[in-house]
Order: sequence, then C-alpha cells, then structure tokens
Amino acid sequence: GTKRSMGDFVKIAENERDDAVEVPVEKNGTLLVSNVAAQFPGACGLRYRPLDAQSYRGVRLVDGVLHPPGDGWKSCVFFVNYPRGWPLIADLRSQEKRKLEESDVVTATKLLCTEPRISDLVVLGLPFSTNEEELKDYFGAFGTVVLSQVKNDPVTGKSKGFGFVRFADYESQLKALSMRHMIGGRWCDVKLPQSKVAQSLCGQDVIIKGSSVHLATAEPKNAAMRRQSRLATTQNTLAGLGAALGIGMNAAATPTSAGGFNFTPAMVAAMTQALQTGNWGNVGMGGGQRQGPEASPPNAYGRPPGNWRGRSRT
DNA sequence: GTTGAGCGTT
Repeated sequence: GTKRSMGDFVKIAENERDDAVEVPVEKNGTLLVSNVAAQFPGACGLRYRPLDAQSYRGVRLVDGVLHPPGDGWKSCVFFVNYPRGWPLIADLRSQEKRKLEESDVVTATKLLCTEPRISDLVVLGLPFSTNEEELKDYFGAFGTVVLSQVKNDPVTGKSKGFGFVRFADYESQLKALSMRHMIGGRWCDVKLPQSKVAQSLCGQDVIIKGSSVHLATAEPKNAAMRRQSRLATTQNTLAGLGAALGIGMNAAATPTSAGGFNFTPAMVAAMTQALQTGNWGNVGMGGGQRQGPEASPPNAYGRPPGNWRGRSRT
C-alpha cells in the first residue's frame, strides 16, 4: 500500500472545548492555510500551547504555508486564528451564491483597505531643522511612537522636510491623522503614505468568502520588471482577490490558486483606481448594477471617522 | 537659508 508517515494529519480545533478535526499535511511536512480554511472557513493561522510555555505560541506562516513547530504537528492540538474584521467577512460569506460582479470586487477591496490597520504615516512640511528625536517627542503626545524618521538628502545630509512616524496602536494613529500639526513653527500634514497603498495589501494572508489567500508581489526577474513593480503589485493583488472571490463562488474546499479567474475590464479598472487613489467614494457604483440588501451601508467604508471601529455593524 | 510640494537607501 501507500507508504505513510505519522505526520499525515494535524489535529486542529476551534477552541479548547471543541473537538479537533484532522487536517492533511503536505508531503514536505508543511500545512497549507487553505486546507485549514477548508475545515475552518476564515482561518488565517494557527496557534498552540507548548508544554513549557504559559502562553499560546503562533505557528510560523510564510506565503500561505504553515511550518511545523520543533516538536512537529503531533505534539499537541492546534487552535485556529481568525483575522481582524472577521465579522464583516462573515457577512460576505453568508451572502447567497450568485454570479461574481464588479460590486464584489469593490466590496472585497474596500474590506481589505479599510480594515483598521497600523501603518507608517508620512509627515509633510517639517522644518528642515527638525530631527528624528524632536519628531518622536512631538508625536509622543498622541501615543507610543515606535518609528520616527526624517528623510535626509544622501549627499548633503540635510533634511528633505518630510519624514515618517508609526504608532504602537491604531487609536493614536487615528488621532494623529485627524488634525494638522504645528511642529517647530510650521504647519505639517500627516497622511497615510500614498505610495505604499497597494503595497500595504501585500505580504498578508487575507480571507475572502471563506478562502485564505496570500497577497504577494512576484519576485522581479529583471530590471524591466523591477521598474514595473508597482503595476505588478496591483496586478498580483487583483489576482489574489480574483482567486479568493472565484473560490468563494464555488467551493470553500478548493485549494487556493491564483489562476482560473477572469476579471472584466470594469473590475480591473475599479480595482486599479481604488488601489492607486485610496479613495473609495466614486469607485464601482457608476456603471455597474446596484445590488440589493447585500450592498454595503454608506458609512461602513470610506475614510473612517474618528470613532469608527469597523465591527459595529449589527 | 541652498529650501517648501511632495511620499520612504535600510
């Protein structure tokens, strides 16, 4: 018969109380998130409780592949991790199956891009005399600053008058984004970096309609591709969303794959515009058919107001 | 002020 090892399955449970489900392991000993998501729709990772540790420990996840801990998969039962924003995603999953439409792509894009997420913030208009310590001190009034950068001219070493900050928590970020700032006698603007809108979606494992998808930029094979990296990022993001939505319309157990889905030109246009501008106000609702009750409420997306939580829908 | 709209060597 077929030769099999003891590492063929991993015991996975929703939580400490529920029964475990055995999920198959790949031949190389890894575990695909898509296989976990087939049994636990929405799963984005695993954690476990090592014998020698008081806390949970996360399972290493690289490009949608879960790597076994040192003791192997048989050492204990693993527990499912779900992403932030899962309630909203669950809303999508509960929708009736129907033909994929432009509005689905737009909804998924909004879902990904508007999920509360800590990001570097660009600070424009800094006095040329402001250094990184002063920048950190100023924004420390809004919360813990974990990154402070002032960009300098590589030749002269002088400040270029802008920089970046990053907060430890999202609430501080919202506060800083909600106002203008007087720093060193100049009014400065704090914004989400536009240049990294599309990139911020990449390198993440996201769940759409019950399927796990890793959004990644293909490794540039030559200089020409490197110059086109921004376009490649957009196209790979589109491919990732397409795979997710396509699988969502068929069967949750289908292995995640980037192929086999075709966007309409309208979908590509909507996604591209959304990723480039970060402005959702006019995306997707112009020429497309308006959907019914599953369409998003006006306030759920777009630029979040200060008290927005992203989970307050009932 | 060599300088005031913008977007990051890591």
